[in-house]
Amino acid sequence: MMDDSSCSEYLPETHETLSSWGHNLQQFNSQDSPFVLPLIPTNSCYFPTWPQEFSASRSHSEAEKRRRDRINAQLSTLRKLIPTSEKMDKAGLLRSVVEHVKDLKERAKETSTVLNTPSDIDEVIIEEEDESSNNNNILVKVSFSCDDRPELFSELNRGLKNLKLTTIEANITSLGGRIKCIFSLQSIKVVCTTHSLKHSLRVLLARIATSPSTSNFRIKSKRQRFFLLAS
Amino acid sequence: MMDDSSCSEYLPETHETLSSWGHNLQQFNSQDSPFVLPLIPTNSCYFPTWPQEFSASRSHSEAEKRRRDRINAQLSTLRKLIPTSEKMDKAGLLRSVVEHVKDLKERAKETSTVLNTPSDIDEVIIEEEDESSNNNNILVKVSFSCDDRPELFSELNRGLKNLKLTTIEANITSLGGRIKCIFSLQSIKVVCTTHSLKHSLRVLLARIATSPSTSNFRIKSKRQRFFLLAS
DNA sequence: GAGAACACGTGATCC
DNA sequence: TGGATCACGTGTTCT
Repeated sequence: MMDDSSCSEYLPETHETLSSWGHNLQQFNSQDSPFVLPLIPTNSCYFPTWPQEFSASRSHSEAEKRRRDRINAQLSTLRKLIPTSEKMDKAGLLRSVVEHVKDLKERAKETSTVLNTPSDIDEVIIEEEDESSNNNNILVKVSFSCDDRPELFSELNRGLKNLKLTTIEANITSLGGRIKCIFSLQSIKVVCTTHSLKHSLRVLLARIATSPSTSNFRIKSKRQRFFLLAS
Repeated sequence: MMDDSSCSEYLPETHETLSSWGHNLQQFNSQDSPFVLPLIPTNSCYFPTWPQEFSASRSHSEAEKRRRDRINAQLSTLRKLIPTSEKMDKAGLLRSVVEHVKDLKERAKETSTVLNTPSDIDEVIIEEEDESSNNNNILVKVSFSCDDRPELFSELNRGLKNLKLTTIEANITSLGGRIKCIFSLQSIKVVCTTHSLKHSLRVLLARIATSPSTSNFRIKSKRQRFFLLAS
């Protein structure tokens, strides 16, 4: 990587390169005051160790320049993402970035509380509904979020069928590569206990949520969605 | 603001303050190499101009420190907003901020296209519907977004009543301090022409959108929402 | 020691 | 002009 930092190449080829090698060197240039000889600071570079020191210093400053460039590159893409931040300084730009992230997070949260928006984390919520009112049936309400894929729905139906469950009501929302299903499911009590039913459902849904897609379907947004809407 | 940069106060009180005044000065400290006298660079500070130069340099470095601190403060609040960015360097943190802003914007856009979500910019869209099928009536569909406030709805009703408009269908969504109304409105042709009706509607809605709240209602989020969902 | 990351003071530039 | 902002090279620290 730093193959051009060898001792034989420590001399700058052009004035431009030289002038970019530090104002401290320029500051002591004898042209500025011919009667004042530059003194070498104790732990700085004098002749016998110049090449090494010089190339070390050069690689240091070059690495630092690369680091600055990486940071500034991200800052300029951020500037493109935030309207009205054209002529802001760095601190101002970052301040409005903070505002926007907060704002967008809050709006995502508001939207998800009002509407049936898929959450960013896989979740399975199972609650049984007024068991006392009906002696023969178990009625459970299931809320289920995971990554969406084409086979998911048929797998879900097959699994529910295997568990001898009847779908009373279903509300399915697919948004941004995520899916959220809210089911009202019914089971005959003699088939299984409420406890075992819940357990079977949980296993089924966990398997469906974590199993990879068997089709060559590519999820729309591969970016990791790790904003927890609840936070 | 810089009242402590006067010439009479250019001497540091403590070693801590001194040590923060630049490594160049320390580097030429006679303790380091007693036989090498520090030479003064041409345009640097020597005695007659020391106080001025010294305080100028000091205010410069202090201003620069304040600037760095402002930037770093924003960076650390950003770090709190982005999970899993605890141990990232600055460039990495900014890269994931870019990712998140892109992601959140895309999700806001997805949500708004699927659902009747209020847009961030005030907008009035009026289109007439199949005028030919009904000779006596003008049927217009109105989409309208603006800041929400308690009096808005009654103002809207009063305005529509004044225009002799009948509401056939209405879909109102209020979310995050913004409101979006979709109306299907009907008018008798003899009352006015389609053109003048559209004009009157546009004036009415523009007035309602821009008029300040007469109640002491405070909008929930005072942050300016200038993300254009369409972009 | 080599490399990466940070804070610092400084010259340049723009109002 | 002085105040603010930026890029730069450097000292320091951690791994």
